[in-house]
Amino acid sequence: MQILISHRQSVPTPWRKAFPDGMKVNGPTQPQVAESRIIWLDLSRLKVAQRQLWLQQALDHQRPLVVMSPTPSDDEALQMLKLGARAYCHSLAALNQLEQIAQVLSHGGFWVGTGFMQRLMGLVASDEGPGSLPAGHPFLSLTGREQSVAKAVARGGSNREIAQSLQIAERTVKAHLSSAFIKLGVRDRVQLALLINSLALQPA
Amino acid sequence: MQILISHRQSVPTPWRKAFPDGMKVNGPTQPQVAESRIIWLDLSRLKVAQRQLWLQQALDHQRPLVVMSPTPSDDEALQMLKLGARAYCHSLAALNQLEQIAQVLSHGGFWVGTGFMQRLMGLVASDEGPGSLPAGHPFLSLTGREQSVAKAVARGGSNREIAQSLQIAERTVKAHLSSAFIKLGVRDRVQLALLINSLALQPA
DNA sequence: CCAGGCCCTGTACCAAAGGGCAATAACCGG
DNA sequence: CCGGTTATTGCCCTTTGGTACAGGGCCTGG
Repeated sequence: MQILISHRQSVPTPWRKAFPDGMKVNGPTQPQVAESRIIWLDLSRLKVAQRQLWLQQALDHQRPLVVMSPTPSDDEALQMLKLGARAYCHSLAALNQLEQIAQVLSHGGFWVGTGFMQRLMGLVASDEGPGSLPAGHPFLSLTGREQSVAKAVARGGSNREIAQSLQIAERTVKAHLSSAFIKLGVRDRVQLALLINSLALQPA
Repeated sequence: MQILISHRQSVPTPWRKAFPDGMKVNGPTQPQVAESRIIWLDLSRLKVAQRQLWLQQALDHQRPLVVMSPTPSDDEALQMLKLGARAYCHSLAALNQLEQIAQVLSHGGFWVGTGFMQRLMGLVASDEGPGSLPAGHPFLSLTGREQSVAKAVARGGSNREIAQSLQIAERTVKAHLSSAFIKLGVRDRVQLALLINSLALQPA
């Protein structure tokens, strides 16, 4: 069953058609909300200050949340998704879009509009070419074994675990790590892990 | 009709079940590809050098393109999506995931895995204010001081440095950290750093 | 007022990480 | 065959990290 939280007087037609047995409630704290498989939060007629509160309360039910905005924007989408929403669309989104969103969210996915997705891609893709690793990146200066060990550290492994998984002595792991620290100019395994994990997906 | 471009000898079972009338071809230049509504490109058994070429050729058909990788990674996903793919999934993705992808792409959308999406969100969210964490994020269960210390660790700081910057004893830093480890269910500072930076922890 | 949370710190101890020194071994181009 | 790189490991040491135990003070809601 679908629950729509909205301040509108009536349920938008597309939504009613998509979910004939859906129910509209007037606030995120209504008891029926807990029954919902997916929660639809309509921001129409909501003051800005109230949006945040309702969103939080809606999220507290631990259900996939769709935010519907009467005036969608990329920035608002980003904000809502950051706060925990799983989808963001227009308050009057078309029938088949609503169905698709329900489908995707019921399987644990995210849904965002094409335009927003493209902007997202643009943000993270901006500084790189086709190859995922910058040509002269220091990580490539590591030897094969050093890279193996470094990657394992970047996944949170301890020296002992790495030694076992690579079938070598713990001392050898330390040796490779020491060498990697020097080559990459870092101090310890934490900095190494951070460095390696920001390789291909640089935020800024 | 669905077209799968693949070097495999046989069509993966999930794909065959999802698209019983789908057809497999051995390369992106086969004439049948032009007939497809969605093009599925399987990278299995393809040399790295060949991937790029095939992808470009497949994209030339001006159809939504799904890239299927035998060894998916966030980095590869980003690369493929940047080049123009509309979806990225495992070569042996489950039946219902394939159906969902077809659904979304046929309506002009993008499809990416939940993990990748979350990482993408994390990246673009990183330059925003601190009050932007997903609701229910374990990080929020930390007390104020614990959060400060944890953030410093996530930037690669040592206990001594953190103590100095927060003007407290090193012992206190350790206390906050121990508490954070328990609350977040991690073992040490490396895993803490990875968790806070929204990176996946892999056991092996 | 008191319980309980948060913040702070001390002593002590143990485990893990990191590094210096040294050695063996495989491999590879000249 | 030799020098250079890589991979491996041992012994031993220091530093750092993490925890156990034991408090202190501050503040807030019941």
